[in-house]
Amino acid sequence: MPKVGMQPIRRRQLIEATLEAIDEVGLADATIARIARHAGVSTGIISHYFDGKDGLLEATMRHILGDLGSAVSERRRTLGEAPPQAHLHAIIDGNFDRSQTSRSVMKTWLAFWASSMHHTNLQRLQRVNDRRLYSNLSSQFRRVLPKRQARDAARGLAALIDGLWLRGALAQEGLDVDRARQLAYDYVREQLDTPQRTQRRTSDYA
Amino acid sequence: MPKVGMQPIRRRQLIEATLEAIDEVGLADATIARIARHAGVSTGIISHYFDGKDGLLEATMRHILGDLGSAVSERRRTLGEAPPQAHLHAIIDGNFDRSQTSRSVMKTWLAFWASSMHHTNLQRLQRVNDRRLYSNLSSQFRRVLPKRQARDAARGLAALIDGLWLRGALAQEGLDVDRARQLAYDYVREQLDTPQRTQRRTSDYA
DNA sequence: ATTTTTTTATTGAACGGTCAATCAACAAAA
DNA sequence: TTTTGTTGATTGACCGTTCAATAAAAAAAT
Repeated sequence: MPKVGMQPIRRRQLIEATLEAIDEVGLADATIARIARHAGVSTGIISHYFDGKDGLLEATMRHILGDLGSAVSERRRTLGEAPPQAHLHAIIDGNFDRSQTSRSVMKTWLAFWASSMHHTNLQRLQRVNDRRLYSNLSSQFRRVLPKRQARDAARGLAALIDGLWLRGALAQEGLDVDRARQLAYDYVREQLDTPQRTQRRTSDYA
Repeated sequence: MPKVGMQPIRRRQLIEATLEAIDEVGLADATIARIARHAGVSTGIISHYFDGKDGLLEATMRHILGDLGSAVSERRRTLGEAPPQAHLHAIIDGNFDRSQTSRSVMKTWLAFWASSMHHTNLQRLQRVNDRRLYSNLSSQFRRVLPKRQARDAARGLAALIDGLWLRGALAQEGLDVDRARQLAYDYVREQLDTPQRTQRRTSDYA
């Protein structure tokens, strides 16, 4: 069996197995024994290729983040100077790409979010991602909106995307991708169409 | 030390200690030894009052859900026939109540969300809550919007609330409650102001 | 009022079980 | 023969639960 050049194969295999295990029993019960079984290998392999369980989990998160990055940039690649709306739609579509909306990936995302509160490695990865989403959105809105309004629109849209995604992950019936994208598109349109409002500061109307 | 009528005191104590432990090290490392230490009692007490760790965790989630329910209904109690906007703002404010926006509670919510994917007890509690939020929002929007539009507005606002809340939990700088509420208010206003649009179905514009 | 009994509250050591990591041994290709 | 890949039993650490023992208050009996 043992050939040369197994490393990339095994790594992909084990990351996939990790997603399956988390989908099956959750991160808390995704033991290395279970993950190894999913991949059809022995437990020792994990330490061999990932320096232990933590390394595998971090690699799994990096893998998902990589897919997300690709999904977004592929869609934006050909857009060039297209209007902000086109870029914003592409970012939305990328975030609701098939690679991000499978049950196992959504469950894993959720688990990593919770973990990232206490593991600085995961926290770093997650924050880079959050900021990238916000800054991408923000710079597109900025092309047609004044600074403060662009900032708020970006914050709102980022929250809306994550929220739709989160509620889809938790819902019994799963995430309805088309409907979610539509709601996000609507938000974009309203932000772009709404006439410049008078500046508001954090107010206290109840 | 032992007096009569300790049960409610200890239960509150242990739930509070659970929140502190989760805030400190996360759900995964919130051992009963650590929780007991936070509460200043021995480990045995937990099984005595909660029938084991799972019981304590479920009680903790129920406690947070109870606070959320109170926060919302207190704000709506006096509103009666007030316009939908007032009710919607009250629901928003309730969801961003102080009891729901402390660091320990936000971390705990996040941990429970992830857990609820695999523990049917927590899943049930979480779904009841999700549906309540959606149906409260939906019935208010329904007072002034046609069915489909009301449904979409409710879905969007629910997602926006959860998303703002989620991003606040994950962000380094924490949740800016005033700003979050403002963004949610804006969404409400846009949904209520926007002239009745032509009906759209799930479309495929890219 | 005093003693005895019962009830309620609490402790923490001991137990059984699980898990991640290690590493000596093995196998097949180079 | 060397390198690369793989195994899986062993090990040490840790965790939740249990339960016999203890202590103090409350209730009952004297």
